[in-house]
Amino acid sequence: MKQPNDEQDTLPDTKESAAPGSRREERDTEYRRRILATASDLIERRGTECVTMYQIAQEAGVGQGTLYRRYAHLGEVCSDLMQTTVDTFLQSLGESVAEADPSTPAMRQLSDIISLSIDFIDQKASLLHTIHSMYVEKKSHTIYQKPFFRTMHDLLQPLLARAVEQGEIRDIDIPLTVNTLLVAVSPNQYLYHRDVLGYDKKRFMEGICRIFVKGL
Amino acid sequence: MKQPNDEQDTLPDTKESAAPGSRREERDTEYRRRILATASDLIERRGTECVTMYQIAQEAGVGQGTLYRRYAHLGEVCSDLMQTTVDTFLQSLGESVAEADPSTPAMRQLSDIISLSIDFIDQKASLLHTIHSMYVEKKSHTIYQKPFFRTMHDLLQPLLARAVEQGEIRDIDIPLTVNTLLVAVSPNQYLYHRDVLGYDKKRFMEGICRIFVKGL
DNA sequence: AATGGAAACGGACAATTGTCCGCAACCATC
DNA sequence: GATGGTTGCGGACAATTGTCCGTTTCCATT
Repeated sequence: MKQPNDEQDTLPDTKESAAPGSRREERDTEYRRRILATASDLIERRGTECVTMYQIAQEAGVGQGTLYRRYAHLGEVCSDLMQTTVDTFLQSLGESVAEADPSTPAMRQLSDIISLSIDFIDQKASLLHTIHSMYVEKKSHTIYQKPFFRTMHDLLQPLLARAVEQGEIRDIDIPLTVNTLLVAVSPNQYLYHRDVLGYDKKRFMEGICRIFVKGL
Repeated sequence: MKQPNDEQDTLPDTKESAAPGSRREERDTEYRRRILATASDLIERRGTECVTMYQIAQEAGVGQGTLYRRYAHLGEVCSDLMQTTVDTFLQSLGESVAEADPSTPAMRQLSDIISLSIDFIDQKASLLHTIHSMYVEKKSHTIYQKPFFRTMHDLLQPLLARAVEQGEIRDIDIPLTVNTLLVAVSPNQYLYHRDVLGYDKKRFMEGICRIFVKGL
């Protein structure tokens, strides 16, 4: 299935080990192959949602500890499954940026990237959703049905509608814009910028307003 | 702790039951009170992260089934705990919109709402984060460290930087804008619009570009 | 107040996750 | 090819989640 002397492994050595050039590494590769094959198989049979780490370990015939040492959770397994696909996509994106005529406006390139990304997401929707969910959520869309979200939505929607009516802005997709604003100022987003990137309230606020107020 | 004859319960009857005017309802109220009190206590003692549904049921002295029938997960418990606070906030938001001079530009009001929301999130950061996490994520910031995200980030950042340099846009907060764009076109966001709201690729794409390309 | 059916309780259980550690395989050195 | 230290395996385990169902409580009717 793969030349043993392949010096360049397809898989990007998630983190540790991978010592010299043989035996231990062979087993490692074999295990990883088996895990991914099993995962792929299970996903195909049972559907993306119903696969568990336990199942994969069982069917792949490896201990759970072994599985967990390689992949912290299902999302990482899926990530690895998509590795090639994602890499290819990212590379083609990178190339399309690099190769572009330097005189092409950057914003034009931006919209190309957005377009390509959405195409990609659209095609690989199911798996990507699982990956993203594993890293990011548990019960996908539920948040949108929650009172807080709904109320905020109902508050913002008419506001934007009025802004359009009165000619302050135009050509916007109101629901989409509202939803985008809501994820943009979600607690996670704010806390990431505040606690990890060191933003203060003012800077965050201004950046958001630049996009959603001044921009529109 | 609360007058038994309070006809207007603070808690908004999450969903079912609540029949006529007594007994069954009393117990219901009492249980809910006990659950929330316990949850509040546990959170204060152990910190938001380490509280489990099991613990709450145990300490509140109710069966797990009972707890789960009222609250599907921790996020809902926290939501209910925040209910009053959130309601107050939402109401004040609503009022500030309603009371505003009708001649106030809608976009001006929008920026006010954004500002107030960020203040609110900043104050209640910890609990809100938990609530949001429960509905939405598992391991908070991890996604930002993942290769796919990083690569996309590294691709977009220089692009926007160039757009600024070349005078296509200005006054934007580049990292924040990149991150906002990335959550805006995340698989979840796309799938919600596509599968729940019935958007097609084109409409989604155009809405996003209106915000992040034409807008900027 | 006895009775019957509906609604809700509680806790046992099955399913998962994630961790821990005794044991075995492996590589380097002699 | 024996020896010893290191690395990694496997699967038992503790902790949780979420569900299911026999039992209890409650209300309405008689």
